[in-house]
Amino acid sequence: MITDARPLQPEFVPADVRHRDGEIDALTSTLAPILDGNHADPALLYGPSGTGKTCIARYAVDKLRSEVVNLHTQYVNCWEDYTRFKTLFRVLEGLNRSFDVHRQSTPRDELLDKLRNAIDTAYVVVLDEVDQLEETTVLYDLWRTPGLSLVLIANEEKELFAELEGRVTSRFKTAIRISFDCYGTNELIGILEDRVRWGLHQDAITDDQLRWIADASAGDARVAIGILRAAAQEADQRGLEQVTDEVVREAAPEAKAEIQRKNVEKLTTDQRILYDIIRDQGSVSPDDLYERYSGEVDDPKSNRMVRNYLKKMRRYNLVTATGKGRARMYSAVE
DNA sequence: CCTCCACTGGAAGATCGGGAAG
DNA sequence: CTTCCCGATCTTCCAGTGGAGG
Repeated sequence: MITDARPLQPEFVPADVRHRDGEIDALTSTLAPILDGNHADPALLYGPSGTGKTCIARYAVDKLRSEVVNLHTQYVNCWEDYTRFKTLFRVLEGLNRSFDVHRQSTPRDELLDKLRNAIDTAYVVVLDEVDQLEETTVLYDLWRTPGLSLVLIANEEKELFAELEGRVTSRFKTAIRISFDCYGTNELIGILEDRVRWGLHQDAITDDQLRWIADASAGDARVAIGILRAAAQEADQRGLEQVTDEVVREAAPEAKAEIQRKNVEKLTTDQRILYDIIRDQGSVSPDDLYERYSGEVDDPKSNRMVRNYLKKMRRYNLVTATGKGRARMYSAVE
């Protein structure tokens, strides 16, 4: 069934990206000054998830690297590296200079100094999920670093700039904005057909089944590819030659549950207990939640810390909050 | 309307753990 | 070994918000 698992992975970047010619051109021409050894304005890619922002950024940067001899590039996911320190560390890592920072206790701002000294050639840094950064001053720091070009990726342009400080916002006025819209059903089918051709046996899945997956994905290519992967894996496990309709229909919730499971695994013990209480109760008020939590744990964290945990769980889309003020209720996402 | 107060999240300082310097 | 310094985590304090209930 599966001949090559790589095209079914979320981070796979195809050699030839579909349905995004305009966006690729826009990003390529923004980065073009680097070809002549000049500084490129920052690019800001925004749009809903699964619309190819990350893919295009990687594709354009890879292409640039094949055309420029001395070019460093780095991809940083700000969801994972959400502090100033971690982001700077990753950026330094892209220059292979993190070895002289393997200690945590470097003097304040030494990372930025090291970075500015270490840049000797053009350096393109992609900051993905940049709206998840908790210390946005790092954007200002990177912006002011000579020789460094930024590609920023976010979901909502408005939300991003609402978070940023004034001085950062004004700096990014000149940024080239490239917006991404959801894929249509036929576009998604085209993307899935490619992945099938590269990763599965011929005739493993029918056109109708691909259409069903595309419809179930609501324009999100990541979801679509996830469902395809889950279906192929399940069919593989059952020793089937072809994917059946039943397998495809079961794969959709399975692909979503997979993401959920991975996120729950990232929670700490206290966070996990809170999550379990919310899930068991169905819907619970903040006061009631903290009451139950304190009763269940020997050494409960403060109420304020629990609110931080809840914020994190909302970011992971494990928990939703409804109602404002005293009407606030928390419930688990199914 | 108005007041009350449960809830939120920012700010500032304490504490923890780990690595480095003395 | 101790001491110092860092980031990360956590607590304490508090101002702002907006439903609930007069």
